Amino acid sequence: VDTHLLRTFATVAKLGSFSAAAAELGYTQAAVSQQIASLENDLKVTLLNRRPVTPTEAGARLLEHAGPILLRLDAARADVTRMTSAPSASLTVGLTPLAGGFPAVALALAALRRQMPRVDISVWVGARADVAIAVARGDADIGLVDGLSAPGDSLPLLAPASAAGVAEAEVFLVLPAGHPLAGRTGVRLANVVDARWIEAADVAPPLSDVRRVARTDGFRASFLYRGTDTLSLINLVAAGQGLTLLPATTLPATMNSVAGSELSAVPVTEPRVLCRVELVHGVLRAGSAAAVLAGLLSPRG
Amino acid sequence: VDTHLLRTFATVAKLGSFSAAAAELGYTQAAVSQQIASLENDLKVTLLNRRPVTPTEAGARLLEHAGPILLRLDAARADVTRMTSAPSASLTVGLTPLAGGFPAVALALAALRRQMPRVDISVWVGARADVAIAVARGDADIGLVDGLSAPGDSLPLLAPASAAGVAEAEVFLVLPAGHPLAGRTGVRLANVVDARWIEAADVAPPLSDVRRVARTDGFRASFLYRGTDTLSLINLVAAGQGLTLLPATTLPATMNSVAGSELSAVPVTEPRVLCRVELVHGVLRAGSAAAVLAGLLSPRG
DNA sequence: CCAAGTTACGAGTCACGTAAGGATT
DNA sequence: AATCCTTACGTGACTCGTAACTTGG
Repeated sequence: VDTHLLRTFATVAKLGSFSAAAAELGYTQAAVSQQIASLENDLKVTLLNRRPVTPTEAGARLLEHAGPILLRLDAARADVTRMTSAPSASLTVGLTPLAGGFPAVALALAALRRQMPRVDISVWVGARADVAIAVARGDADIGLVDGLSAPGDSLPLLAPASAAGVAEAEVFLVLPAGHPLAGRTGVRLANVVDARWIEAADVAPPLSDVRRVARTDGFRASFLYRGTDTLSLINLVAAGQGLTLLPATTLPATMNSVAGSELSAVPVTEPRVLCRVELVHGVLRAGSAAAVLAGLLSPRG
Repeated sequence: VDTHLLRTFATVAKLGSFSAAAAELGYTQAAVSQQIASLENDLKVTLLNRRPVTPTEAGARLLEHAGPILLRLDAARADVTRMTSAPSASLTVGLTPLAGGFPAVALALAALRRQMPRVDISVWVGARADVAIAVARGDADIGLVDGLSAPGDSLPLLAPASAAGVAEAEVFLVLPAGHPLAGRTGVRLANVVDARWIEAADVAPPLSDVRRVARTDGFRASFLYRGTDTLSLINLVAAGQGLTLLPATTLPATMNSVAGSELSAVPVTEPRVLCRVELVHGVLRAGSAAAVLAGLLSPRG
């Protein structure tokens, strides 16, 4: 199993077309055809149905491995390269939408600016997995990812990269002002298992995480929101499309941005759940901007 | 980065010799030299110090990726192959030492023997990671791995394979009969953080797991035991070399095997900790012996 | 009949083995 | 001097592109 055969296979499967994959990879489509044939010949299985191009059962299975393998391959190259390349000059930080709202994060970035004024800092906001992948591949030097967890627990690893806890915040249930629970001083997750939930996996904690933390099968989505804009999400809540969970750190900014007082937030008291921010990074070269930022973010920094 | 370059690199690093790696892989040593040169040239880094052959800093970093990548590559091949190859005929089960002591496991194996008498069952006992790797690579059809966890928590994944909880048992602190805590009706982990501990990572739960569950930095090893024999371990405890943790399921067998009543076991009451057994498997073909065994082991089976 | 994948074939490249050349102990 | 890695070079295999062929909608 050769890597570039895997890469072409993954591309063909993604695009559903030999010719399109050939165009994307800079081959002729004959070459792609030969590569797939060679792979199928090696494994003695048909991986793709042709016309239309669709993964077979075996092909689907292989695809589940192909992504992680290719990612890790890129990560390996990035990791090794980072050890020799220039120490700094610029810094790219990957952020999840909620992570940016944590004071610790904002303060660390400000402190870094003060401490290394000549470094070009650029920040890029994306979904959890995308940030983790970007860091692993070396597209970002450092990432700050938020996620739901029990107190003290670390987040499940999303990509081949190291991670360390950086900050934690209480979690609030966000609901329209008119909701029966609005104004309460606390809410137990068990009481809202069957509410209408908005699945906004790229912004708020994904409902699967909520289920994991609450140990139930509830929290089913009745509304799907794709995108990484927090404000749009809370507008949906205000409009009564459903509920969501947000950390205390993002509430002030969002609550004031909604016309009137149409929103209410109630702390989740049971089980004890926190929104945790973790620093994810590859190799940190001593003295590099990434290392300095990591130092500023570390528990004692 | 081509896979067989990685494989060669990993082999050279493992053996500390170009010629030895060449012998193992069936190349001439000139070829190995060229491959390493090509890899170093591609990454623009020196990966190995020669004479003696030792990974450089960058090489060590690459090595951390090489293992998982090659494993996953094998896993992909095994996974795809398993979908087409013959459904059964024989079954290889990987077991960790403690997992075999669980009644649920023994009963399921017996039931399988009854249900599919013509299948050749072979069992292989090894350390946690080795079992997980064997399953991932297809060397074993199914694995049963034990590990420490909080109630309901699943074990951290050791290899690219699926896992499902199968059984749980109370955890006991095992100590010599003369120990001050002997005969107590329960013990809190916090009270034995600084005891002399035996690190027997291939048999008993590794101390790192204990630290994770207890959330402390204690539980440092004062004695290292390598090997997968439970009896030797408890003999060490009886001889006063240190303490260890074992699930209730393995206690009867071990306690009776020690001359006199030189051993004592006290249940761990706080925090609540369980020894959990998980089934790890790749693809399960319907009707295969592996699938039947998995069914027998499943919570409702 | 057209779009899209496969097969045939030739050319260039690349990787391996043989063999000679250093370097280090 | 012996061991072990590196370099040089020739050959064989492999992979890609061009182009003709086939198949399905």
